[in-house]
Amino acid sequence: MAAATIKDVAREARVSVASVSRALNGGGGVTAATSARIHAAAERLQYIPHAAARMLITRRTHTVGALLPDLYGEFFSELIRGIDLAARARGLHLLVSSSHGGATEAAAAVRSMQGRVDGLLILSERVDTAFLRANLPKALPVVLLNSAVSGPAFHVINIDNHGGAVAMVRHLLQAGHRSVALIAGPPGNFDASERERGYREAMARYAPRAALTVVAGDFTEESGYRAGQQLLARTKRPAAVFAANDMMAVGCLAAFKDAGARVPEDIALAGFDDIPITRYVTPALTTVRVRIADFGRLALERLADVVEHPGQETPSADTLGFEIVVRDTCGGNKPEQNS
Amino acid sequence: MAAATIKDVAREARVSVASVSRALNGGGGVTAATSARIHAAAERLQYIPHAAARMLITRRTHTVGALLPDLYGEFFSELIRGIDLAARARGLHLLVSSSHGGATEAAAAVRSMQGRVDGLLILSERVDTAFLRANLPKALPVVLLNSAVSGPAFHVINIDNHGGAVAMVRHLLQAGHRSVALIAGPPGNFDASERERGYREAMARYAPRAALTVVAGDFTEESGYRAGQQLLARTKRPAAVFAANDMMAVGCLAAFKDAGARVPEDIALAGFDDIPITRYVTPALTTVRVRIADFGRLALERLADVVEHPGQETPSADTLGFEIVVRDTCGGNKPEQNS
DNA sequence: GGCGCCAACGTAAACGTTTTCATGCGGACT
DNA sequence: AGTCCGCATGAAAACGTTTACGTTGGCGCC
Repeated sequence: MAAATIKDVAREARVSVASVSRALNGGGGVTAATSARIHAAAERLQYIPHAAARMLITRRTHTVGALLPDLYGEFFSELIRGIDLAARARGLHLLVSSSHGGATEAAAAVRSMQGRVDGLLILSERVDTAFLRANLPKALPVVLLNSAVSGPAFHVINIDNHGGAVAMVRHLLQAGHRSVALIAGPPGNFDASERERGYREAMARYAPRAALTVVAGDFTEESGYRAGQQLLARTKRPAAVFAANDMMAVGCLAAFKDAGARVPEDIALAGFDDIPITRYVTPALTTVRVRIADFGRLALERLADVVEHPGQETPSADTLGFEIVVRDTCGGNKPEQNS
Repeated sequence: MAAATIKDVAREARVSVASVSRALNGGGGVTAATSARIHAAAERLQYIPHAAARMLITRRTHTVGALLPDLYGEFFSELIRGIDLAARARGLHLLVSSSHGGATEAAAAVRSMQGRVDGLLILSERVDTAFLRANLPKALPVVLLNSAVSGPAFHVINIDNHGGAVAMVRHLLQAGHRSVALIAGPPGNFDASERERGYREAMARYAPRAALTVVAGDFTEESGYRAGQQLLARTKRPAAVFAANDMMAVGCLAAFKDAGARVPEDIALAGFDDIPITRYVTPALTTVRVRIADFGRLALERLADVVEHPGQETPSADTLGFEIVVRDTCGGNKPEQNS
């Protein structure tokens, strides 16, 4: 016995399919009596409208797609959680697709989502304006997450990498540390370069005479460890270290411990992201928190708005707030807030 | 200019729509020459088949759904990653839906996925056989993850909670600890009860004369902290503590530290899950690892098989392997392996 | 040279909806 | 009492694809 169709319901309720559709969807144009009869029949037959047929005629899928570079780690877990929560609240389905290394792969993913989604959330290093223009049907609403493409062409929502970095460096300086070194992220990475820009700007503004120290890193724990060793080996040790993300800060902390340097007495340390681990290392890591779930939620809501009112909204660039969360690795005790 | 349809391609290539369909999908029944002409035309028009229309006629969505209770934490991050990887490898899309507290909510989720997916991955405390029979169209392939429903009615894949617990308790005993206490998980939770069953069985088998000590917990860090305090307050302290999950072990470790008890010298400790944090607490936590990404991958592959060959496979119950990962909280040094 | 067969291709039905348009009917207003 | 309007309802088209079936043409074989 195959699933019941709208025709079955119509027959059962002794009306036409049109009336069934009206009674179940629109609401208008049907007597209360017939509507009740139709609902009863639908209930009896366990009728569930065929999604594909509806999509075909309606041109709406009630689904949004999320294109992500990878799903590794707490960041994406939280991001998806936020997106999913918001989608659920709006009655939207969520189609996820990850692991888009190259541009070709991403292009294939976009193509394969064609017609299955009403809009797209894209978080990827690789996509730029040219790519989007080439691969996106221009009718498809898109919101870019944490993307370097700024122009007025697309909706963008970014984490406040720059602001967070400025605030953290300022916090370290105000805590009394004369010099602050940076462990940078991978070259070419948007988050990394924005955080480095924030570091440089804050140093120039709040400690114009201090030397700039930047050692390389790639966001991994190992690179943080190596960076920590390098920093200790220098003749002029910095008073504080700002790692461009928490994983590197954790690695750096291990290097300091192994070398017998006390944190924060001998050298202060701070990270970026506020991943859960930061609370459990000893001493607990000072870092800048971004509410990732909110990030996802915001992105989905913006996308949903664009889907509802196509072309009305002028592309906007939002930036998500952050907080400096002071724990035990930074020495000072001046909490700071920003949102 | 709307998206190109198959008719546009047919006109462009001066053939019928049927030939276009054959050339692009099946392969058979078309001359090489015409096929080339069709492909060229499709390329020129940037033709992408309308997914919904295809679903409607084909009755295949090339999409699987994943019903999850929540998306919080590293566990689900990894699970989704594994599922997504396998889905991508099979050319399937992934529709996720989380936050299903109650049964009604889960039922609604199942209904709303109706017709959008070829099969369903379900991980939920609340669903039992009765629920599934009531809410699932019996044609829809389903694979249950970590579920208590055993019967021969559904495909099930479980983590080896029982085996892992047995192995860990045995490991603690073999490391020389006379007594092992358990910090239990929330009552009614499947994982929790299986792990407790493993604890009791291992104690009965390997330390039949030792007293059983079970204190309550609910998988949260706080409950682990409280349990740790309770255990220290006892007149007869256990030599080792097995927490039913890592978060509780971490909380318990904090309680021991705060009370001045040395780990593992004064009291040994072990967890379950191998979440990333376990590597970063001091001392690093001994635990039992389950490869969650593999878990997801396996589940999806089984589901894909069922989708391909409907009704052929007899419902199977698989169990995923585990490893004891020995770190610094358990005192002994006898690694053990099992898969 | 006629017959039949096979491959290539076209025609049209079908999938399950939504929606536009037509139809009929009752009641209110002139 | 006749006309008109509005409202509930039904018939049918449309969405874009796949596929069963029919048609054509060419070629081999007798």
